Amino acid sequence: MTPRIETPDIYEDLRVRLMSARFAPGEKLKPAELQGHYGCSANTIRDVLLRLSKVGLVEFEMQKGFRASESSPEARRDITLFRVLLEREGTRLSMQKGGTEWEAGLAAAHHKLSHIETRIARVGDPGEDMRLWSNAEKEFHFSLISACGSPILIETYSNIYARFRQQMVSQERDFGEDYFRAIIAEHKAILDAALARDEIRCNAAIYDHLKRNL
Amino acid sequence: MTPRIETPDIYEDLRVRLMSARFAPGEKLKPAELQGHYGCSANTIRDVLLRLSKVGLVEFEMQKGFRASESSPEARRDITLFRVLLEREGTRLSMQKGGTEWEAGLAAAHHKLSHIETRIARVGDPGEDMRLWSNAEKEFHFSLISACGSPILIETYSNIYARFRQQMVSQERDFGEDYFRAIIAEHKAILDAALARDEIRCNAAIYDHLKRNL
DNA sequence: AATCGCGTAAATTTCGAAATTTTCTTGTAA
DNA sequence: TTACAAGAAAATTTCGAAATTTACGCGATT
Repeated sequence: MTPRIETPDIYEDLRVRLMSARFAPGEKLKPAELQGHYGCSANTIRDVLLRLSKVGLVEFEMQKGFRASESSPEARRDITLFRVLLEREGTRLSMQKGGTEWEAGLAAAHHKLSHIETRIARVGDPGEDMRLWSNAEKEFHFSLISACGSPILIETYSNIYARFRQQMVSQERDFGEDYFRAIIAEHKAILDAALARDEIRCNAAIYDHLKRNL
Repeated sequence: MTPRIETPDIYEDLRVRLMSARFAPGEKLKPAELQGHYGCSANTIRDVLLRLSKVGLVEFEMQKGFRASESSPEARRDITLFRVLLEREGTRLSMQKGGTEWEAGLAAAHHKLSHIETRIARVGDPGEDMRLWSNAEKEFHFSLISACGSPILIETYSNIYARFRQQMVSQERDFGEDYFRAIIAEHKAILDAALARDEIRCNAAIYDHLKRNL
């Protein structure tokens, strides 16, 4: 028998698998099947899937069960534009309210991110640094909006960021040298505009960073 | 025994009770207690509450159970500002993309709303028209953003609108003659600005309509 | 009086099976 | 061949109870 797994771990494992597109878009998620992988009952899986549907990583319909979120050009566009809206507003508010701690946190997050990115750009291939980069990228974007003072905006952004990742990882793209070189410049542009508290420039930088997904 | 109630009805009943603030903010929602009112098992209630937590009407914490959403001046302010953000963006996009059908639907929704509001304002008391007004108000605001072309924005707005209602109904306010006279003017201002496709004016009108909740 | 620890009560989560609903398959008629 | 219907299989939901975790009250100690 599988060595008893804690429920939070099941949630975490399924979340990661969903965000890594290890389930095909629209694929049915049957508690009775997933039950086998983890040593628990189908109801526990159902419970976890209901919670994941709150984030938007899975879709739930009464009497129809669960599915991995659908993917389409329209869906990706929708998610991207919504993310731009939230990230702009969150950053705008942070620039307005954020103090030195916000600036320091943002600079630190960017420094870490930039360090990883230059290393990847040198080699030309993310390789095993992919997970490190993933975390650092997330930290940077959350730092941006962290001083906005709106718990609801942050929570909603958190959900949309997860769905964004889920949609984009399935999109094969060449994570080559050029890709990361471009990303580096874009993150730098966002950082500079944010620290300069230049709303117009910041809005443009955020859009430029995400427009490749439209 | 209570005459067998369908699960969707339980969901709907709890949703309405939550939005009518029939549970105190932060009040614990115990499946084992609620089970009595409806003729079902505690697990069914748990299921429904998990789904309601997706909308944001109830808060869920692992091993701690469910609570009706907390209420505070900060929470109300947060929700209101977020609603302003979404309603502005949704309306902006609708003004950009919406055609004649959008205009017609919006005009119709406002006509119905305005009819009910003038009747209430004449009497000075909502009375039993309150439910009618509630529905019409909701229809009007959803009409505004209906042509935005973003399913995610509409769904998120739907959630935040429900939470907004939940927060505000508990705020005793005098729904007197003056209140409805003001509301009538505000809705008219939003309608006019939207039909004129005047973004600046529309943003201002939406803010003016909701600023009393800040 | 305040704090800590222990034991009891209460609440939450998990389970496996039964009941219900949906989906699929197969057969029949137009 | 298509459409429809009936039956079987599969999936989802619901249930009541057991297991686990958390919350509470009470007494002892500092």
